[in-house]
Amino acid sequence: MIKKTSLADIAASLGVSKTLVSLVLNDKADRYGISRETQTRVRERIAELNYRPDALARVFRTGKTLNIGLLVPDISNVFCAAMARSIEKKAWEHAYSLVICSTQDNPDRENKQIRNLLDKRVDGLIISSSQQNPGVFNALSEEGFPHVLIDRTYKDMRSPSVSTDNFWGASMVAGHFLEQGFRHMAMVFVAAEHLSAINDRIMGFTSALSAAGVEIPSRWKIRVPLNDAAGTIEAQLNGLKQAGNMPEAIFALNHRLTSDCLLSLRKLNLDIPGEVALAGFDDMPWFALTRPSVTAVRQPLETIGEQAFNLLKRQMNQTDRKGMEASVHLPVELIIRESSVIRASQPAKQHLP
Amino acid sequence: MIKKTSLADIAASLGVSKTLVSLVLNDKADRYGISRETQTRVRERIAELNYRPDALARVFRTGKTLNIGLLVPDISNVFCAAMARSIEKKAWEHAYSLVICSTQDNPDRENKQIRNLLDKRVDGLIISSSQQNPGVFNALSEEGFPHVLIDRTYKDMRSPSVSTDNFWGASMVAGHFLEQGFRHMAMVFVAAEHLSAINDRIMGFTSALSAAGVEIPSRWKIRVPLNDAAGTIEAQLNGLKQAGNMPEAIFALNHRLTSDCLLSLRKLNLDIPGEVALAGFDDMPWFALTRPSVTAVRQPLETIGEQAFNLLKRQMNQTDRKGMEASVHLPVELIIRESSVIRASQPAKQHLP
DNA sequence: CTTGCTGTCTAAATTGATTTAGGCCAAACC
DNA sequence: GGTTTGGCCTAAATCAATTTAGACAGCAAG
Repeated sequence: MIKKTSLADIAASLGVSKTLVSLVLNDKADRYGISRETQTRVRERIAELNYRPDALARVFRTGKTLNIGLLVPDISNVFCAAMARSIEKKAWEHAYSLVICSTQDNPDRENKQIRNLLDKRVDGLIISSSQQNPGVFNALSEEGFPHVLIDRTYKDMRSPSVSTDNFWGASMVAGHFLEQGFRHMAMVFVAAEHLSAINDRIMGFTSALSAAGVEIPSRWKIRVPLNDAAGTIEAQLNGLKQAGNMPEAIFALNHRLTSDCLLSLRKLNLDIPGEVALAGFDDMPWFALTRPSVTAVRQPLETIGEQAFNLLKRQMNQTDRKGMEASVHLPVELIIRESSVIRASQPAKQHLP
Repeated sequence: MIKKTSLADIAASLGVSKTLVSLVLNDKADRYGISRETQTRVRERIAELNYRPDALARVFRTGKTLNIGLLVPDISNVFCAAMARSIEKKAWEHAYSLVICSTQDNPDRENKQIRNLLDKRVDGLIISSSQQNPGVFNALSEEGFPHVLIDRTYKDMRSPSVSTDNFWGASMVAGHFLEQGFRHMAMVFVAAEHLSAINDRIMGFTSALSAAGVEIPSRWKIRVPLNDAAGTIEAQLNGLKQAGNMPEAIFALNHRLTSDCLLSLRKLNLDIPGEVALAGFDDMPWFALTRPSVTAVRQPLETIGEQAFNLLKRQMNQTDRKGMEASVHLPVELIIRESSVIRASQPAKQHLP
């Protein structure tokens, strides 16, 4: 590897001090009264020797790496990838680079990765967490370390966060189902109710139904493990079908579950929405391409990323790190498509007594 | 921010030298004959003070950041995200972190990002490039800087790369179309023939057809701009339909184009595969969920990532950096689904003379 | 002639770990 | 008694920048 030219090389080749070159480099030359002529000489030599300052040495002095860390459950998940993209875009605009880690919804790994990123001295963290509790984040707050939580937040937490209105989104689905005349509804969710996003959706859906006098029996609360959602869903739905216990409508609490439900219902030869209606949380571009196209709650992924970066930037700029607690809560949108709509003329079927 | 404990603090608190602590820390104590007892004292104090070495200072000495850079056209693209995930997985296993940049298929930006990452002293680069030519990469090779190209490669290039058999994949589509009795075929591709992946697919498809005596007239070579693929496709297909010039089958050269085609054909009320068959390159999980489900060439995304990391690791371990040129070429698979299959009993329609 | 000021520029400390080259002491050997 | 050897440990250089505190020259004013 070719030895890079250093600031010392420039200084030596001009017979001036490193200080002087550094001052010119950082646009402080005028303030320190370096003559214009000398400045020009330095700049010319810099260009000539194709000098690029060593970012690392600079970090070592200044303490700023211009790196930020992003922790998400799984970067290959479209949902995470979309947020990552918008964060990365804003980051790049502000000269930051993004170090991305997938936690695989493993709190242990998440903690290790946080420690690793702190050791590597990222300037801030954006985290979609899988923790059971916000202990780590309160510790970060305590230290005044810049960080923002996205998508998933915690109750007794002082960290800034960006979340969407999961409760309202799920309520809208409930409202829509009710409007379609459904009274027998199921809910499919992953076994991770400690995560605010999941819990809020469950609450939003059930409480909106309750308000209309509709309760979900426990056999229609389909709780699936993280590792084999598809299999469990298929087994459960099959069981219900065999027992003649199918609900009129199913609400799947994230986009993967929605796909899994779609596939399972097909395998069971159930007409959607004729026999069972379907709606999901998280809209995916291709929900418009399936047959039937799928109703879903759309979250403003791009905005989440942008806002998260903004909140983080504010903290990173702040020299006094305390008292930055501000959070953003974003609205969601219900995209109604074929999978949940029964013709107005055709009343909702009553599958069950 | 709380001042971290440093190696000097440990040393001072024990009345030993920094050297000694460093030796213990790096498991070189035995080699340097540090007494077991002292080692234990040091280790205890380290645990006690909750000391974590500053990765940055370490980098400054050793030159290794344990960061690697990944450049992809767009991290929110499922295709890129899947590769990123598998690279990140392997990287984490080997204690590396991944800095991800989206180039937006902009060679200029790509160059800037490469320079930025080099300045930040990543230990290696994995790149899905958008360059017109391999100049930058040959320069990296020259310097012996560890790097691997993925997905897109260049002819006269000495850099290691991981690619898939685009030519063969496209040939298989051609073969499948021919088998189905189609003779009038169209091809939809983005205006970026300088990229090996695109070009190989074009060549694979056309040459396999040529071999069977089928040529694609220019009106069916649908070349779309990167920025408005969907609009262009719709306009072109509409034009063909109006003119009564529809092909029997369409081959879309990447997964986005495939989706766009699917949507456009629907809008034009054309039956797939009855009136027009469709197949694409890059298989997406949800191609199984659409109606009709979509035939596509599947690339081993996970393997690409793994192999890329392996090739990179080999280079990073090597102290003598020359002569590492090795490339990997991976097989692809044609997943045949409804969109391209016409019942054996029902001969392919002849739309055109 | 001294003092003060201005305009230019620099020496040296700093950042936190790693590594080279060697120091010091006690025991063993000739 | 002097030299070697081995065991245990350390001083100081190094990485490449930034920053603090101040040097030095030349000129003007007192």
